Amino acid sequence: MKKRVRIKDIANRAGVSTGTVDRVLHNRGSVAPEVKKKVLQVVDELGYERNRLASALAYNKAFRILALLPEPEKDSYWKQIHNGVQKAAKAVKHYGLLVEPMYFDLFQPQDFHAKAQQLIAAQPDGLLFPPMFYEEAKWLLDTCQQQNIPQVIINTSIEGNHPLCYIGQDSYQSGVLGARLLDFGLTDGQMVCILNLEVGTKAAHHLLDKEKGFRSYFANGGNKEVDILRKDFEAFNDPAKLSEFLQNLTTSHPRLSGIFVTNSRAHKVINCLPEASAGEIKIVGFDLIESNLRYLQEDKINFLINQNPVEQGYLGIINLFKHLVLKEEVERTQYLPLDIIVKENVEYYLRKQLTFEMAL
Amino acid sequence: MKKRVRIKDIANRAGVSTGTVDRVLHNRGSVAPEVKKKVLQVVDELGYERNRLASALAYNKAFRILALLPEPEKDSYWKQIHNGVQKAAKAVKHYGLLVEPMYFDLFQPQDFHAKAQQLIAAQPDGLLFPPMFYEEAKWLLDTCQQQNIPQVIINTSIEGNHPLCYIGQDSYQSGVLGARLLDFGLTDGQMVCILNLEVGTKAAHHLLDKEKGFRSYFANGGNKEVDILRKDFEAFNDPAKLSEFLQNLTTSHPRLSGIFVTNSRAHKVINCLPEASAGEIKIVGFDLIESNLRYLQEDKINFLINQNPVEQGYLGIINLFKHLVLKEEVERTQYLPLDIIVKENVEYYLRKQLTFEMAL
DNA sequence: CTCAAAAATGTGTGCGCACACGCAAATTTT
DNA sequence: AAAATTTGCGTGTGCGCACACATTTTTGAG
Repeated sequence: MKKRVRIKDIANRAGVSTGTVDRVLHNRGSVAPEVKKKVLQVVDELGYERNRLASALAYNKAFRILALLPEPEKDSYWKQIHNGVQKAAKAVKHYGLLVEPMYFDLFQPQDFHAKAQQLIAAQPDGLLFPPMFYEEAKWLLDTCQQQNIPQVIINTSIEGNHPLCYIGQDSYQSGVLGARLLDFGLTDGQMVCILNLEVGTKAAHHLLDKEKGFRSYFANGGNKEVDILRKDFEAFNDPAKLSEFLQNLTTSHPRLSGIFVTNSRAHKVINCLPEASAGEIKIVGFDLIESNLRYLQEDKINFLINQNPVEQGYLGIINLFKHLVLKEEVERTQYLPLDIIVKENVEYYLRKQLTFEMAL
Repeated sequence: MKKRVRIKDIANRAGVSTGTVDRVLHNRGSVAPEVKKKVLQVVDELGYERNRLASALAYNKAFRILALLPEPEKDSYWKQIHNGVQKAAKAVKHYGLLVEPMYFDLFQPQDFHAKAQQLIAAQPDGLLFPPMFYEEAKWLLDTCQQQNIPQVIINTSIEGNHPLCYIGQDSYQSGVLGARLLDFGLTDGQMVCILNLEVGTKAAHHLLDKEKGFRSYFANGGNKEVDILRKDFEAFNDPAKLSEFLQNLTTSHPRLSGIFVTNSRAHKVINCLPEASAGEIKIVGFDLIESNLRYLQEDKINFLINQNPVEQGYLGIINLFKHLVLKEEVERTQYLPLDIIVKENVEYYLRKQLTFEMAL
């Protein structure tokens, strides 16, 4: 049972005072070079590790973190990210991190900008947000950089800036994965469809990345000779139109036996799929939202790919915590695991979304 | 921005001293009933939450946890659990948890018993171990219970005892999952084989549970009409014999198109599978060991099911931490997530595992 | 060589809590 | 009724560290 090494022990051994050791450890200067060297040597010798408890306690400064997120009530995906943020906030509360969420309208760049200005005015010690709108996000990032406010960006990456870290989904790879899963259930000569149920697909970078990934799987030696079709459909909220669309799709492509729904709207496809095709066409979709889960249980959706959004929010805050409080280096880019969900293992992942571990 | 409530604040508001508040909070007695009531009321009123940092710091007592594990160098599975234990140990070190591993010989019950006795003699504050041998484990559990030492058991459950919690794998459900995965890649009328590559399969409870789960999937309306075959083979370390066995299997069952290898030895099957069958027979196996990973990359293994052993060790320690330091309630039974691994998402899971060793 | 400014180092306080100790009032014992 | 307990409560100290401030030593200009 080795007792732990304290600053005091180092001071004794190095023949200096604790104040000097402290200055060395924090690189605060005002220490003679040879003394510094000596202290560092002793630190190394005794294998000193700062007691984070005492450190955080003594530091006694509350960092204020602002999290700028889309309104959670209006979107279940962002609701989950919000949950993760709250969860992390609770876990780090006692370590002097105060997390305050702010909300913007998911569809209003100018609202994002307005909130961003408020946020800067509030002078937080750290910032978490998804750079949804390019111009507005850029402005926010630049301003933060000028003012030396560490930023963690989530969900969407943005070029040419250097936030503290990025935590997000790997869209390309999730496309590859989707292809792999469908492929396993197909036989030679069949056809699959990449289906984008989105308004303005052209602008949605992540959907395009998923398509790229999906195609690359088959291009680089998928197991089967399979034709790939891509369809965009915007009126997905109108069941009649969607049904008509799917009817057309299946009749004009009788060999169609797999659909890769590139976002969380797989349940809408199931709703409107012609009777004849049900069961014949394999479905791979995204996200553990309730309507998808129901169809997963009913064996109508075959696979759901999940990149735990709760974890995304959670990790975002934890990274700020590590940076600000623990003063640790953090990884610049962190992709979330690509979880493959079927009926038989969904329960574990749902539980994970609720009870998250505090792991420091 | 509410500042946090301290014991001092409660003392002020209740018109008593901090010492009294402390006695109330810790139920240490020596407090007049009406005073206690008043204090509790104020605690509630102000929404006091103990500052865990300061609490742990002031508590200043190191709990000693002993973890009795199979020797990690001799088995990559236990090595990973060991890693998880070490990782958790590091995380909770500063909170006054000292974790010391002890090792026993995986195949020697008497060694387990000897170590168990040493361990009891050492009077630890908490205990983590897999109850590998029934009699010996029972003795250890009973003794701990007498001495009020909290125990966390991992990997294997044991009847009729009440440890603090059990953390382990859900064998039955992993069998169901294996069936689901194979099923997706099959067509009607094909045949699948449950393959136990183990010495003394009859005694291996977890293998039998996997079989039960596997069969139950097809019994309860799997998608296809599929025949199920079960084979046990013990000489899996002799490539010639295994090849012969597989050759026989495939020729006598030409419709065989899927093998569910119930443990981590899927790679051995791949090694010895007849040329003609390669690619025709889908393989689902277990565990992210190196030799399996190679074949996963080469598309020879289709799916690996993983129940992260690192997490098992990690959670074991974390639960003791929660119980001893945070004084929180912990869940009695905790199953690990069933992760589905393919080439396209393996990387994320490997990163979680920190290190992996050469396979058996 | 002198003296003030700058650099280097030491000392002291407090973060929030747990717990030992000590003192007074209430209660029991003789 | 005095002595011996017991009960209820307040005070003080220390956990390991960060940081402000006090003190000593060094430096450099005149």
